[in-house]
Amino acid sequence: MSVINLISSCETCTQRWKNFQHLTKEELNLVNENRYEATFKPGETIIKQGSPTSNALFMASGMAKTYIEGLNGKNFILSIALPGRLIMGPGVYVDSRHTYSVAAITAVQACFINFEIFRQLIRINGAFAESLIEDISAKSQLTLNRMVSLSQKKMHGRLAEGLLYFADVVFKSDEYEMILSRQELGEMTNMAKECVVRILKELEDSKVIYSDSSKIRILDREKLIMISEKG
Amino acid sequence: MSVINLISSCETCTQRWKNFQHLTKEELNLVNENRYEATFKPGETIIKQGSPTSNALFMASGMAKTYIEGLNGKNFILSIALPGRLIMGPGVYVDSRHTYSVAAITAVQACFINFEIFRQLIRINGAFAESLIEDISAKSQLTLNRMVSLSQKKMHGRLAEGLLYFADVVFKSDEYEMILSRQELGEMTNMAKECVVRILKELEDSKVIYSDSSKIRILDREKLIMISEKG
DNA sequence: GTTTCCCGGTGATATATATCAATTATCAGA
DNA sequence: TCTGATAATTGATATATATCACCGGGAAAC
Repeated sequence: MSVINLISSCETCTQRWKNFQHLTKEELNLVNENRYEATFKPGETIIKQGSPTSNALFMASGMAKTYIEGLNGKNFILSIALPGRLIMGPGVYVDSRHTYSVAAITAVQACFINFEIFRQLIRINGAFAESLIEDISAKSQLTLNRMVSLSQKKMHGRLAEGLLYFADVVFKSDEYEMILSRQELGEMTNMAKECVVRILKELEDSKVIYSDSSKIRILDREKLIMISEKG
Repeated sequence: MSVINLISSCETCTQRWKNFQHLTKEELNLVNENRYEATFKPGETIIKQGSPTSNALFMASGMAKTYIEGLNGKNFILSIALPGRLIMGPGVYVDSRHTYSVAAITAVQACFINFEIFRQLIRINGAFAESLIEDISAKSQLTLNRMVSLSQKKMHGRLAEGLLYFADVVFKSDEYEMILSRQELGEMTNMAKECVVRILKELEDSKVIYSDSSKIRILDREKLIMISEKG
């Protein structure tokens, strides 16, 4: 992790969190003056679950995984963190601890913004506060959907859902590089890595996807969606 | 569902949401003037998933279940709604639809507060907005923990967790009336009703709990916690 | 009072999924 | 270029959990 400011200012940042649009020029300046940048190499931990929360995190470039370190050292991958999104667990407002860990998958350029500044802005700027509530609500909604999927769908459905998540949210393309290992894909869809391998193969055999271990291409999107929905 | 105002005002209400403490007298009055009461009989639907959100819900008395209607008509019980708590799903801020359904278990006296008023207060009162964020965050944190439990614990652990939830959160007592049917207990812990019956019996046989189908008494709390944590 | 339906309960069985053991592929250093 | 180390893959097996079929009881409906 090296610390050199590469981004000149929040004002000109192309990956800026869209909710910052509710801030006045002065308020945005306040954010800019209270941020620091850092870069991370693949595999490096950006945020450690349980550590005190002093900052809100944004990514300027790269990809990371957010995950909960659960029982018996088993991880549970929550999402792929992307540029332009706020990365801040609910723990900030509960016990001032990070609810989940974040680890870089590719090289990551990150911006940390002092949380006290953040909190201050929420108190003085109603529109900003509301936009934060919207952001949190959207995440919460996704988590609930996820919970229902995990408990009511079978493996095929969960894996299909995972593959569509990468296509629709992460890469916005039906062909992509699978940045997670089979093990991690299992941690995301709650299945053993062996099962991931097997079902991936089944999907390939039935011409729903093409896969060469690092690359995934969705061939029959209709069918993949059906598998995902039918469970 | 009958509509008669039984509670004289928010100001004197003993079951008032604690976050209302951040409101000024005038603001609280605004809330009071824009609420309406209703009572529900056991089994009645208070809120229907997917319907438009025009109100925030509070309960003055009684108990209800909040649940998501998932795939193939399978329900997923999220929590037991209790007096003094805000009952408002994230959908309010996402698509203006209720994310989950709420149904009365006992007789319920409820207060609906116009959501536009609520939204207005969030914009003008920073402390109130922050307290709402805290409330949402706490729920979000619980949901994440729940998701990890559901995916990493086995049936015994999940059921033990459920029993402790009733003891610690719902009734604040180690002896209580089980207000959910075995079927519903299964919808809460993600297991078939037959399995609920069997494991409940196992717990009774090993003297961890006493149970006579409608009553539950925790006999060995230490052990129950251990089962819950070990998975 | 009878009927109906849902709930609790039980045993047998089917199914989904995890685990184990072993083999091959891949890739970053030395 | 070799060489561990790690990941992908495979088949066989074990385990957790769901489903099915059935019974009896009680509460609500007729």
